[in-house]
Amino acid sequence: MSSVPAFKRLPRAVREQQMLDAAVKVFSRRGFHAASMDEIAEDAGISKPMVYAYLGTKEELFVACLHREGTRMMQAIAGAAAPDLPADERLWRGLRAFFGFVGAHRDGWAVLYRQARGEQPFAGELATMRARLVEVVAGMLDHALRAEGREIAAIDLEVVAYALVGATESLADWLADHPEADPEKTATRMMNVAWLGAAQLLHGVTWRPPTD
Amino acid sequence: MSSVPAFKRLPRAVREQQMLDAAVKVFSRRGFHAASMDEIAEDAGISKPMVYAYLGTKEELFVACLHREGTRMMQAIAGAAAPDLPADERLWRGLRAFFGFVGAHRDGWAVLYRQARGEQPFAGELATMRARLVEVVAGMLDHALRAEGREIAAIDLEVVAYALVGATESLADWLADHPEADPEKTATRMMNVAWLGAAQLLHGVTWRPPTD
DNA sequence: GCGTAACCCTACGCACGAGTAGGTATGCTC
DNA sequence: GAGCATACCTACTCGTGCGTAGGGTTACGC
Repeated sequence: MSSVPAFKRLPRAVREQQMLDAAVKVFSRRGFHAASMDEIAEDAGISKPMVYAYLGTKEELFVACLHREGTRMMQAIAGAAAPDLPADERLWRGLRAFFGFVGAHRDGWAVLYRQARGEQPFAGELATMRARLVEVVAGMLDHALRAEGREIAAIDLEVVAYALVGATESLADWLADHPEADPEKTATRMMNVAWLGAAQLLHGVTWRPPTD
Repeated sequence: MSSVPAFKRLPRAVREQQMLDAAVKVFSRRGFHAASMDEIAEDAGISKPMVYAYLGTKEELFVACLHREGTRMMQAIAGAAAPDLPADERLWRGLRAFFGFVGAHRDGWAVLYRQARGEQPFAGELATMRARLVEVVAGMLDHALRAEGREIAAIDLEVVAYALVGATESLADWLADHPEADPEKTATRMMNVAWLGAAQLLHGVTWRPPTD
């Protein structure tokens, strides 16, 4: 009379994803330290030792979250912005993909952006990912410049790229807190600021997405 | 034979500032949770119960740090950007004051920006301060628009302001990690991005600070 | 020169949460 | 259907760090 167990046994790969889902959710709500392994385990519908068996210590679990969400995001962006398009087109597609991702994975974004920044052991990890993004944007700008036969100091380029990435992240943060907001529209607004600048906007010049 | 005490007794106001200095330092290095009251007390050259007597619990202490650093920053900006100047001039002065502040108070900035964002109880507090900044920038843009007899949706204005603030914060973060960088120069770069936009920069248009 | 208030300490209680020990059940293979 | 690997659990240990009890010492008013 094997009373049907409340919940089934599941293969490791599935349980790991459930655990990561739960971890991302709890980490994003509570922050790394305030999140407890007990809560994560409970939220995943499993007991704590299983989490340790599969994903390791709390730090390792957090890093696993970071990697999964980071990789997902990078893939979303890279898949959208083909390298042989003109700069504005690439920027636009990258932005749209990025805001789309954040809109669909608000928790994941919160873990990456809000939590990992402050905590010592992970800040570096995150900074690396961010640096890759900055590099891409800087490369894009540089490419566009060379096409016009012009040039600019590498440091300036990097700083400009940094500012663009920062502005984008900031709007993404805004988006994460405004569930009713439209990612597409937010991307358009970002494009206006980044591409045209405040002065142009004040003079009535606006950028509109290409009708694709 | 009262052996001269190792360190003098000091009035409350002085000790409180020393404690806040230590707290900002430790919080910025370790993060809220990882920072221990013992370390803060030791760093302030005082014993733990004194910290509790003067500044209250750990949370209250953190809020006190937030308030002090936030107020200092707001004053630095407000003091620089007179409300009756043209928009670009105001923006420039505000940016310069802001980057100057961050350059001089890197720890304080780290507490505000990197730590307070993620931790639940403080995120709101910080968001309020940030909202005030966004409001100021949005108001500035709106003012400039009306002067030209034009208008724009309030939401769009706010989002643009948000992006500008975000880009600025992001560069400030970059500045905090690059001790050799010049705040003034960073402000100029930010001005270029925000005011002219990427497209203009790519076409060789640049903005230069007024020779005051 | 004595009371009293402010300053300051050592040493602890106690809760919370990371990580583990040790064992049970289930399904898959041959 | 015996053997074995894998999934899963309850129930602990133990360190860490917040917050405090209880008491000592210096300065200042009167």
